[in-house]
Amino acid sequence: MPKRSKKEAAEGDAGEEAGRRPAKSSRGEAPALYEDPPAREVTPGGQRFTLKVTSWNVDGLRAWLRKGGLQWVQEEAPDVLCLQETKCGGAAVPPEIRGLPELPHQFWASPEGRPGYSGVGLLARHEPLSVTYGIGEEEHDREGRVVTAEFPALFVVAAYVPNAGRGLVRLEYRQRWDVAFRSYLARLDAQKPVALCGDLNVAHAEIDLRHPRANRRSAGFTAEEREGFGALLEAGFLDSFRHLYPSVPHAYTFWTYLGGARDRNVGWRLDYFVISRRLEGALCDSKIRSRVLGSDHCPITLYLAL
Amino acid sequence: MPKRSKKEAAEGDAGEEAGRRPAKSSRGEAPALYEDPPAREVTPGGQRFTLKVTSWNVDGLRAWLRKGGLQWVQEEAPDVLCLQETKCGGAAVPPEIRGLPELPHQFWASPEGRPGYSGVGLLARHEPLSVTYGIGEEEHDREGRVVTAEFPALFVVAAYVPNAGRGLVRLEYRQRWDVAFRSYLARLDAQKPVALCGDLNVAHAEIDLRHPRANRRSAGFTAEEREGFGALLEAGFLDSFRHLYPSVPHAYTFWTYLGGARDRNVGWRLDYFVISRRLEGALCDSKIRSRVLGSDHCPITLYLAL
DNA sequence: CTTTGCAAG
DNA sequence: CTTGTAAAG
Repeated sequence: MPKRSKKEAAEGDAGEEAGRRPAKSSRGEAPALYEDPPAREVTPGGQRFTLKVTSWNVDGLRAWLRKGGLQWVQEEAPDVLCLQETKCGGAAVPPEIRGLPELPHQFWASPEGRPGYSGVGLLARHEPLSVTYGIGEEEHDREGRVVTAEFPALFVVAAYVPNAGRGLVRLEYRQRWDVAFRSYLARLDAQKPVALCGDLNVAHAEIDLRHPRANRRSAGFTAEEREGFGALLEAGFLDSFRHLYPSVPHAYTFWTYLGGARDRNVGWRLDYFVISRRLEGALCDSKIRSRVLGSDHCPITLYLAL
Repeated sequence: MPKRSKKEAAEGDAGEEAGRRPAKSSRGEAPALYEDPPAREVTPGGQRFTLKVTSWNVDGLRAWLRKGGLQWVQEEAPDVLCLQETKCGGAAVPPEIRGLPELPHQFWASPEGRPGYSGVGLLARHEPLSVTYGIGEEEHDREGRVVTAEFPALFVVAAYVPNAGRGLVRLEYRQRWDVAFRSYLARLDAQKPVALCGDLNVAHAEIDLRHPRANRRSAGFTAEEREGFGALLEAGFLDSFRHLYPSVPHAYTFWTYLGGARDRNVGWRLDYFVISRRLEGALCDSKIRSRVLGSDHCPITLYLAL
């Protein structure tokens, strides 16, 4: 692992330094606990982190780049960067990103014949031992939703889970996905610890969205999707953020663009680092960079001491 | 006709007053003759104008409104306003326009099942005697291209002539249109004088576009379209601008958005006031407001002494 | 409300 | 290059 500069250590301020700190919420809802202070950069056992992973649903890589998202990433300086909803891949990835010197090992997945839809990227400082695309099931591997990179100590999985859609038109498909994806992750976990990073398109519990009552039958908060997430945890995984901050409310990673939801912190926690339970002792911190702009999601960052 | 205020009389400056005068062309190509001075507001016989008509291809009424096009129109203060490529009609016309006190009589045409395409509007200070839509032929009346208003002394026809398309895919249709439209105008002209106002989608002669050689087979400058325009003039009409300014070059009304064509005045004269020959004595001026921004076309204004 | 690709100009 | 659209979120 590379040495850390003083500036990199102060990653809690990165959003502010970039001048992209939005107007303070009039309700002051977004708590500072998990975003303001410097990271807890040690485990409870006192080990310093050795791996920093950032995940961000960019809602269109090219628009995100125009909005300065990449500058924030450079200040955050993660070892691995997982991007979701790139809405482009391969040749359409802008050269500023392709040529990033800090993250030279880049792997992009995008749908077959559907430009502008879905798409994920995994970018790494160090070359992975191996990289795979999809989850090994024909039905689920057509939409550019998963890239898995194997490193010496763990698998990093960048994922963009299918949205159940308006009117839940795709909820049934989503349930098939959840089963298949859980099985995929369990298979990986049988080999090596796993860090699943991404937009899982579900708010697990009532604490994870602003208006749980109103959203009982909304995509991302149906019983079906919540149970899918619960089943994943039961299969041997940990919701790293909630594990560290079991009762912090108003901690969201997504705010619809409609109606100024973000200014009022009317949001959802849809982005996660879900890690193998046996990584619990390696977990330093799991942070939500809720003030960082550039998308309808904010970035999140994981610190592990491996 | 209403009295003219001092400000209205100085319509040559309207674009400038609105603060929308663009940077001067580096080549200084746009001559001042037909745009800078106050209008010739009298006929050669010394009669003062009594009717002022402005025509503008707005390339999307709603975007044009956001860009401030309406303010310029209010300073120009025409008695009749003809708009082309509104890309909306009826209920989609913004209320700021629907409620214009100076032009309360409004008539909008738009295509059947094709929102966002074509569309023309005719707005008048005084109520017309009658208004008709289209040119009376089924094949040509599905795209919201023509509104005709009958006034005591003449017909005003607002028209957006079909573009022959990239690769001239619609040139054949355009030729059928030209025949039918000419016949329609001749029929009107048999009743009362006509002022045809609009985007005729043809540059008549080499003087009417910057690169005639390169555009011999481009939509808007094919022999077929040019001959169609010639046939219209032979049917008893006058190209009012060219009649008054027979040899003024670089007088354009359209510049493609591609490659900064407008800054270099690489344009086409596609917008016209074509009037019945017997209105020659009533013709005061025909002006091209080439510095007025808000669309890829500029507005044009006709002054008649009826 | 925003991104994308598309058709059209 | 810009408009408007649709699909998607």
